[in-house]
Amino acid sequence: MKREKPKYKKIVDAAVSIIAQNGYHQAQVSKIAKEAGVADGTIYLYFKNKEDILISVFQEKMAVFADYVKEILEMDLPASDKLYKMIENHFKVLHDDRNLAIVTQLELRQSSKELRFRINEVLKEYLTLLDALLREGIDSGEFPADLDIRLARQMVFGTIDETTTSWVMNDQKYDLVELAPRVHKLLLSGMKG
Amino acid sequence: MKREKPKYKKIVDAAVSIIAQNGYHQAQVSKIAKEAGVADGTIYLYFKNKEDILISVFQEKMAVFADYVKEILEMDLPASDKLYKMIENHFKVLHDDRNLAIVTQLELRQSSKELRFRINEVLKEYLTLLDALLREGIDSGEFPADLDIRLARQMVFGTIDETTTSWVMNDQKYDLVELAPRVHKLLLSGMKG
Amino acid sequence: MKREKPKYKKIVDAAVSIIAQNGYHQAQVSKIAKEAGVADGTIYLYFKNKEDILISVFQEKMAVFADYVKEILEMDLPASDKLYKMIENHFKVLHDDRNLAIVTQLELRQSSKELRFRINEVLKEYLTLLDALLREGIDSGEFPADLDIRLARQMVFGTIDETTTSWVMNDQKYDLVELAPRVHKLLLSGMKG
Amino acid sequence: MKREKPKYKKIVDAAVSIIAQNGYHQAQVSKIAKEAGVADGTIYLYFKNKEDILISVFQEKMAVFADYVKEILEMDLPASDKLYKMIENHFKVLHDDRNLAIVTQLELRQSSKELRFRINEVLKEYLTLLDALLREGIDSGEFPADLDIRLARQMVFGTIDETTTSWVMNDQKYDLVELAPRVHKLLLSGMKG
DNA sequence: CATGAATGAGCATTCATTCAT
DNA sequence: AATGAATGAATGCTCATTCAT
Repeated sequence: MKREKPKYKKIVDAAVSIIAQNGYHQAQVSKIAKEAGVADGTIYLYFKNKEDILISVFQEKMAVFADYVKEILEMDLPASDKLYKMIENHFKVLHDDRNLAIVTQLELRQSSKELRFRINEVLKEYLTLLDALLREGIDSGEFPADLDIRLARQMVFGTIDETTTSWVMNDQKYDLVELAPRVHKLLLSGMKG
Repeated sequence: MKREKPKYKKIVDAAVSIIAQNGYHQAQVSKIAKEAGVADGTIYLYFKNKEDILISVFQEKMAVFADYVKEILEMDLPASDKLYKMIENHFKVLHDDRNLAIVTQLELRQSSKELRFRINEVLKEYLTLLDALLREGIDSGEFPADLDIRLARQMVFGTIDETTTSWVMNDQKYDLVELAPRVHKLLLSGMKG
Repeated sequence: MKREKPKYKKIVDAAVSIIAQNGYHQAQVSKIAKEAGVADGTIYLYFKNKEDILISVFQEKMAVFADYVKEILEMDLPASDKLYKMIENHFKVLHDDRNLAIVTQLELRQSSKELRFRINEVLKEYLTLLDALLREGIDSGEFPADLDIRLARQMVFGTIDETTTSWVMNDQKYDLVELAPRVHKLLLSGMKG
Repeated sequence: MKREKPKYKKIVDAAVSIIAQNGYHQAQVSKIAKEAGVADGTIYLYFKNKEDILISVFQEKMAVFADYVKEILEMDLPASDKLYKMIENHFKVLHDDRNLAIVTQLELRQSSKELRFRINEVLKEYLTLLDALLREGIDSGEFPADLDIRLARQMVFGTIDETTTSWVMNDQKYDLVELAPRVHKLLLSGMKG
């Protein structure tokens, strides 16, 4: 499995670092290679092309979110509390890795339409888990039976995303995690109709 | 006033059309000029550079949203109804101009960070109007007095934006405007807490 | 005679001024037109093209040098004294019109090969007068009978030109005219063999 | 040391050839690359930009002049003979490489003011060596003790330069080297006062 | 596995000149 | 005579990818 090889990980981390520092359009393959301590050509032993590096960045990092949501789902808690934990975790991960926040909220969005479709596929797993959480709430009677899951998911994700982007654009100068309770309350009210 | 000259408008419209058809990175100035029926050099009599065209696209089109929200604000209606009209209008404008929807939701987001900061400034007017609407609802007692306006605005805009992007990414194959009542209900519940 | 019309002169003077201030490559026709207070198109009523303006600049200004040398030649003086007057005048004209010095010594030399050939033709009149002066000196016995006039002329003009260019390149910070006696002495010795 | 790599030399030689054939303004980077037998991009592995190629042309070729003058200075000869050898060498190098003569006397002079300042810095070494030669002549009593070295140097270089430019402009149709004795005699007389 | 020198396609912008008014 | 809006040709440089070693 190539993604377990040390150079694979080195290159992905170098990409996050270089993109966060220099911006998407200034993140040349040669810069990433240098940061990773490998030759330019070596990149192509691990990745098909530059786009493939960026998709991998997203996959690797999104996995962290998804894995935690999976854990949350298996806990013995009301759906509402699970939603809270999910929001808090989302904010916490990005708050703790500010380079990653810059990359996911700002830089990666200026990639090509094609890349963004690929990124969306990666996002889908996360969104599917969110759907599962919402369904759980409906089944348990916490959320209304007629809740439109797709719309609710778009509200939850849209709000989280907009909140995070806003925080990044304001130079991350306030505490994102502190917003979790209020965001949770807002979304919960939305859901409960 | 150069933005009233017919060529100015022609070029802006050509830009929307070319970007929607070819994507942001394939929207060369020469293509836009050809579509607008002017010489390449003529573009530079009306715009400082390529980025300036794109900012103008956004400004011109966003003005349509903002102007309508201004109208709405002056109507004699409960804040909740005004919010509904705003959502419906937002969906309607993008539903009726699908090229514009592609450009604002997908293509313009892959522009440089600098351009996106400029675009955000244009967005601010829209968001400020939204803030005014929310405040109105608080003052009238429709929305809770302790509503965090910034968060609420991020929820409203984030939900609308995510819903629209999702619709565009699904090839605009369902009716976006029909979603308005449900989105409105969701958001209203969120607000009311 | 078009060159007597006021706009003709205005444009030539504007060209000297704009080239001296902005440099040859930054002296666009539109800038010259603006400085001259006419429309861009008007330039083309008086000049065939941009190159024609520059040639005219040279012609108009070189005429001043040539006219004075003609006067000198008609004076009743030894050739050696005439040479002195010529050098002094050359230095004086450029010392008094520093913009002109910048234009002739630096800026106009970065014009195309073709333009420089045309400029050289204008120079030829000046050089022919210099030849006449040298011949006078030979005929009068002041200069050796076997003086190679072409070489001598190249020495005289080359020295004057190099001295002036050197002065311009040193930001005209010393007095060029004061060099005349020493330059004259040097050249005279050279001639006398 | 990149300037010893074969491609570096190939590109410099190609530049001289292309500029001589096509003129400065028609010497596109792609033409130079083709003549050198490398890809356009390869140029930029060896040179910072186009201007850097031109400066390098001058540096490489001027080094030949300077190196020979250094050799001359170390010979056991009167200053007058050294001056003769210097003039003869200058003429000989340009006589034998006519493309180089065209490039240095005509084409490179139409480069930007900035480039010409850079070129002048390269020239300075040559002129400094010439100053050393003149000083030697003064010390040995061959030249007058009150010789103004700066002026004398401007006379020597101005004359050589004007003679060469004149020869190039006349399509190099006579023998430049044959002029050496006469130019030497003229300059020597000038110096001796 | 790893290297890194070499490749070459692709594009925004300027500005001399024209010509309808 | 004078205007100035419109034209459109022309080019230096970057950087993702390859491949001989």
